[in-house]
Amino acid sequence: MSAPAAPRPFAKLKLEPAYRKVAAALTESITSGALRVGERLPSETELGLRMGVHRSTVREALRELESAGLLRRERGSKLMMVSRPDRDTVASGVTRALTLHEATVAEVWEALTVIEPMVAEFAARRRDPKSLAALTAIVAAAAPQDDALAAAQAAEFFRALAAAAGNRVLSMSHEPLLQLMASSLNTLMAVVPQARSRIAAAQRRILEAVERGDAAAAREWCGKHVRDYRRGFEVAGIDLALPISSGSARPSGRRRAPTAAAPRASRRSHRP
Amino acid sequence: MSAPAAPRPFAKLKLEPAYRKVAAALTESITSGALRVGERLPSETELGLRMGVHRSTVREALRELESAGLLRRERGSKLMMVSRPDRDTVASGVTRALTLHEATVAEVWEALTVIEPMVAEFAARRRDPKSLAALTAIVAAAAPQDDALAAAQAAEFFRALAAAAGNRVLSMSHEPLLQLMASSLNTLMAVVPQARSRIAAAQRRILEAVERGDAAAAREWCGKHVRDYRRGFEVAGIDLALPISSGSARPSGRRRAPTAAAPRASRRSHRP
DNA sequence: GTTTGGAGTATTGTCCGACAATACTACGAT
DNA sequence: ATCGTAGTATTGTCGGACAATACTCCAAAC
Repeated sequence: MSAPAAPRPFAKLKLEPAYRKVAAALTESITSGALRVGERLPSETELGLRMGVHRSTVREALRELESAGLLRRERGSKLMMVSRPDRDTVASGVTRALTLHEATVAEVWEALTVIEPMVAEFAARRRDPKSLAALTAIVAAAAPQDDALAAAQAAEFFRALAAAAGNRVLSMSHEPLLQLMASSLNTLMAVVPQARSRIAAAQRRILEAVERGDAAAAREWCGKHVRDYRRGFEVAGIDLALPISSGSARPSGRRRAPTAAAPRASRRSHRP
Repeated sequence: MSAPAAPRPFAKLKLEPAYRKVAAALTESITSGALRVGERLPSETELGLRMGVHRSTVREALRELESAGLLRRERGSKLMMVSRPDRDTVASGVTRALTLHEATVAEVWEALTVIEPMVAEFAARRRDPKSLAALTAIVAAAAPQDDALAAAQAAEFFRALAAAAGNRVLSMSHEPLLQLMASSLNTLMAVVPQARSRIAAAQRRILEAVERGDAAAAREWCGKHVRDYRRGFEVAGIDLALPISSGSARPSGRRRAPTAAAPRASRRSHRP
């Protein structure tokens, strides 16, 4: 279309391919607010027409934005619509990156010790009825039989805590940690049965502190709680220096460990 | 290719398009380690041949992985190569998400108060010659004239601190915060000239504490430092409840503010 | 022997066009 | 006003084409 024509004397060197330019332009339109969230994108053909490229090229750009979570399609619709990347999309990207960088269990755990206690403190300070109710519900949902579900519940607790703390940045930041911790937690609970009740107890204590608005207590209990994880890992024989296996971080809970007690840390397994 | 043929009695309902399946398969191959980082991908045509889809379809999938940072092309090469998403790629995704969710200055600042002091503490505890040297170099590079550069230097300091702390999870987690803080910091320094020297002084104190391995002091000074930012924002008239403008978060330092003293907070500007 | 220079091939970027499946729309029948 | 249906628009996928450029490898030059 339009200009495949004359390669003029000193043709401008094309530094980046068209699909990237299209993607950049669309991204810019979204982040700058020219395209508002919820708005529907024109059809691929029309986009191509307007931007002077072929539909296939537009398509490649769309895939890029789609995977970044900037575009989405509402259930059973054809046209794309502008969206903001949701927490899970973003977090799973971070999770993948950390996994590929072979972040260790120790590093993740340490980050949790940094963040979670403060999250609890803020939650205690800013609690409101609604998020308190959510928290209570989660704590009440006593750890189920399935290890994977129990691990998911533990993550859910922290998630709700962050929601109660009312800081979306913290919420977003600690989400990958929760995803990463899930699998380790999974094997932990398989090996250390008493972990379940300890976790439940800790959750109850934290919840109480948050309920009565005792920030210091919430922070302390949460700190203990997270530190207790470490002991759990040691008891379970999970080597803290080993990279985290991001195995089934997704809370969809599809597959589970074949034999309940078979830990599958990535390289060397645990020591006796 | 192959089977466009008979729509058999109970045709399987196709829940997701082929390009997504291809992307998923490739992603899985990478995260599972079947494709190792650094390895080169076969050509698009070959991929299409092997997976039974057309090249265009492969292409769309590739764009997806590429934007996730799982594939990259080394300078001036044609074949794609498997890579792990680097810090900036991942972080800028998070940054965009937080911006679109209109995270407030207060939220970002608060997250910094949570993370940075502990980062300083770990840095003091685990300092090693190399990262100490890096830190020293950054602190020595006294805040330059340009506000944007000064803001970048401040971020760089925290980055180096996290490197010294030797925790890549924390490093990754706080990166978006640094990117987000940069623009606010930019306007802060334009309005509050003395901020520059305060920041420099704080950096020196923190560095000292880290150098002599005084974890508690490092944490305290860093805490003060971050808290001092808040006062700076207030003095500069930056409304903490306003969403952060992720303006030019990129440290590439291309464009700068047209008039040095013109803050461009997204909606209402600052109050007198 | 090592470097230089091509000739030839492989691969990407971009385009064109096609077609089935399906969401959307408008209109007419009930 | 509701419903069904025919027609249109749009996406997903394919086939193929072609220019630009990276890669390969061999032969010529130093």
